[in-house]
Amino acid sequence: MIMSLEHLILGFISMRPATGYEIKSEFEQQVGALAWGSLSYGNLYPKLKEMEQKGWLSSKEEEGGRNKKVYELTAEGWKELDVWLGNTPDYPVVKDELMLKLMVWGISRPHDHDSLIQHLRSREVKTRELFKIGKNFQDHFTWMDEYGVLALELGMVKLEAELEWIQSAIKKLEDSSLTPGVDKWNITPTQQQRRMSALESTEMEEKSNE
Amino acid sequence: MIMSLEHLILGFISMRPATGYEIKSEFEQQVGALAWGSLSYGNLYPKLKEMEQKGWLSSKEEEGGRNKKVYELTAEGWKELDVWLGNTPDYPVVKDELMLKLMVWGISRPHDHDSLIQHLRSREVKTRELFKIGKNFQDHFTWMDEYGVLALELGMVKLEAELEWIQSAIKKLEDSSLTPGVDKWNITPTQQQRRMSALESTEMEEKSNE
DNA sequence: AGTGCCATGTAAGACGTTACATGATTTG
DNA sequence: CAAATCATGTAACGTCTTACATGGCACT
Repeated sequence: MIMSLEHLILGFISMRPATGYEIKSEFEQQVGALAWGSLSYGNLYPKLKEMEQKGWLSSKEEEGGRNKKVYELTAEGWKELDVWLGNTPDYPVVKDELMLKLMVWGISRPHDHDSLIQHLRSREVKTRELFKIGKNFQDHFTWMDEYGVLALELGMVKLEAELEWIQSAIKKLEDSSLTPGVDKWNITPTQQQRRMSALESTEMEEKSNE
Repeated sequence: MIMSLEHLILGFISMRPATGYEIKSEFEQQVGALAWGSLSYGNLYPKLKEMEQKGWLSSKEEEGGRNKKVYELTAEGWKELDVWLGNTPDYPVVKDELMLKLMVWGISRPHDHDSLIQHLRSREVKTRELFKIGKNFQDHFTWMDEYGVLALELGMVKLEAELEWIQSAIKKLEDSSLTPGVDKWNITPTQQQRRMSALESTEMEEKSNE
């Protein structure tokens, strides 16, 4: 019970009874965008069924042509939600490909500032979009209590910090005024040599194949 | 090729040839802490084997009792790394349980500020720890180039923003001076009622079971 | 001699995504 | 009436974690 697609579902439904489809679409646009990521039906629907069998959820088929299952929390569901809320939250997991790329950028593409600036600009677009949604949260959320506002504020200060960083990073790349790194044992030349000798060997082959 | 345990490995080894054990332990303490998360041997070792078969890595068994396999990039590996660096990075995925809990805290535990403050303090401890490591990066990293410094800076401004937010959030909770939320259709009473009626029904049962 | 770290690996199972299949309703 | 959206679901596949098994080396 470390992970919590289940708890995420309990939390969502605690706001209001909902169908699987609603959970996915609304969650992704709202909370998920800042604090989770995407859900997939192939994961969600079987999980809802499982939770119903476990007794955390009950469902009501709403007829009227479109077959639609509205889930609601049972007493067990509310209790489980409360227990989860009481447990110390896991430290967040961040998977940031841009940071990984930056870490090794200079080995493979030193001085290729143009591609890097492009990466930063594409990051900026999405971050700015999320920031805007957050700013106008009153238009996007019909309900959010004072604790939710707290969560939103955390998201916002991080996005803001990122936007400022992007600006300064692009400027540094354009001006070639990057903060120098450390290289205690002067390994950079060795890295370059490892790379060159590995690549040269196949260049030879390619030439001889002509 | 959406995900990138493979590319993470290529990136790590581009810094220096390494064993599976070294990749896991060093990566987690350094880059992984800010930008990825943890690796597991059950995932890592088979993947290294697979990448060797694919021709991206070569390995050298270093004898001397302790059996140890040092991996190095092949020409194909360097090329693949370069291609990956050129692709626009995916937008980061954040999984933040604390934010999820905040979003629904008030429904199940309104006015329980003490538990929430505890959650925030436990978050603060780890964040402050990461912040300290970052600040003294010259002690923890023997090598980091100017692009790596850029990545580290992004990590740091986010951690800093989070620390400030934690302070202000704790203060607001202690003073009960939280920013009010929105409730366009006044659904809060309905939420409370749904919860109460679900819980009451089992309380009855429990009493009748006595 | 024992503890902790270095080091590799496998097997089972949990978790998650993708692609497919199906069909109703709403909107332009 | 076509396209987008609402709505549920399954099967295959891929990924990742957990738990286990094994053993050497270093330090106290």
